[in-house]
Amino acid sequence: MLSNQHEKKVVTRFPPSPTGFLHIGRVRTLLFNYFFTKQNNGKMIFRLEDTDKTRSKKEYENDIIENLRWLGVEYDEGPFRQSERTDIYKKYLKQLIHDKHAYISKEEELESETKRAEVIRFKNPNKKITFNDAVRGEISFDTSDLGDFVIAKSSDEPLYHLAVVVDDFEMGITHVIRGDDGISNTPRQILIQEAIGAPMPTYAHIPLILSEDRAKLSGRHGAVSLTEYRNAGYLPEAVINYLALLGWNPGTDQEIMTLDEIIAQFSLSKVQKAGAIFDEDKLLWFNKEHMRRLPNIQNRIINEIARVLPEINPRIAEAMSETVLDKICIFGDINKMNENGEFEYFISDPALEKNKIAWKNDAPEIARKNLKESREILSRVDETNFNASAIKDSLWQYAEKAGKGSVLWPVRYALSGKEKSPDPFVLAGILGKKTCLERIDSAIKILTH
RNA sequence: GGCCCUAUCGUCUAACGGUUAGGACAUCGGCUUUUCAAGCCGGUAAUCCGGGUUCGAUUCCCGGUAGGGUCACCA
Repeated sequence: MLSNQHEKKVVTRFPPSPTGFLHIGRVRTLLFNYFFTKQNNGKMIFRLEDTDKTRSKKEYENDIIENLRWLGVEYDEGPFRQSERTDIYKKYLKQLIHDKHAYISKEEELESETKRAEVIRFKNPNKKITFNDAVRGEISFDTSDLGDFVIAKSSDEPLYHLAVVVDDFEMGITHVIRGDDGISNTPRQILIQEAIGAPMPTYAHIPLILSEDRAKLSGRHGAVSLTEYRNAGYLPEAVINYLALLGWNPGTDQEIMTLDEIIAQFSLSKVQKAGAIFDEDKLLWFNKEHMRRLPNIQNRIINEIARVLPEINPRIAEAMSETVLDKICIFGDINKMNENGEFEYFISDPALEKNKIAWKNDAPEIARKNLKESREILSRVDETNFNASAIKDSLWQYAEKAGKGSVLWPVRYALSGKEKSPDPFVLAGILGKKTCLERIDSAIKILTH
């Protein structure tokens, strides 16, 4: 039996053009390339397609590189820049013209001023092209409706199709995994491959990511660049996991997966054929799940709290980290909670409104009595052991007897001054015995006057 | 419009001819330490339409419809 040694090593590519911030759709294509490459022990080549000199910007190039680093996706070679490879394209162009596969075309009618009077066109053999796509199966085209397309503006200004085919050939690319929108480019590229004597790589066209209205994902419907998600506080693990499952699935019910698990199970044949709508709610859910699995999650929450709320007591920040984790999906939510005033009662004593202290239809007298009794019970809890479960143990029996709402609501409100907050036990545990008793005293005092 | 591609709950998807069409997100309801949140339990919800093939089609074939992509001297 033939061993794998006889098979060609898998070589893939990540070829963004630095003409904009790294788009979430491109990220998914990158990821699929990465999964496939790693699974096959292949190598991935990073190539910047910057032949369009006017639209390519260094800023975008840096954005792409930073995002790659943030995702933790490593490439094996590159970055190569097409703008630095014109000599190579020139050589092929010359050969193509020599072989009569291309010719210098005198353009008769110039539709615009920017158009050249002379360009290099590919001599289309007008034939039927068929290729076997790894996700879609057989696809065929008749190239005669493509005409003699332009492959270079001049001998040292190659255009996309030429540069791609030459690079893929020179770099030994075995698998071209790209977006769906590349399908109609494929026949042109195969024609050029045949003309320069390059082998045809395996193609895999993956479906596009769509926005809610089913159009190609664009900036009109919220964030589309990876940088925006990164800045919002999403985790790379979550972005990778969500994007992996958007258009692919392992065929099991498992959804939360690590990168290694995805790589182990990935398969092009299980890639979906139809486009998929990007659902931010589900991404949020993935982020929440991955966040909870982070080994150092508590420290990261504490750091984020301290960043958003520099004046907070470090002891409180630590104590509240657990309840904060319960309420957030992304780190950015901590900032939102703060802006919504959800941390006010951890910073300073709340201003209480007298008519909100008593539970529902309870008379103020009942609230006052219950607060006094609760205070008495809490004062007996050991200060060094003043945590949620100990507090609950001490207060619970009384609360059941006197009415849970009647006891617990006034205590919770006295501690937070808010209609909504974590439960009184958790709150008391975070605030500590001293603050807790003081705040109950103030509530009692307000009810007394 | 030409060419190409696609079609299962609102969304992401499973079911490689025989299932009460499964899971997840969202949504709704319930439960728990009667506010939130989280958690747990449960509900609603889908095979685009029409023809074939077959004992039997979500699944295979054809047609329609709808959606998307692409038709640059952009990539």
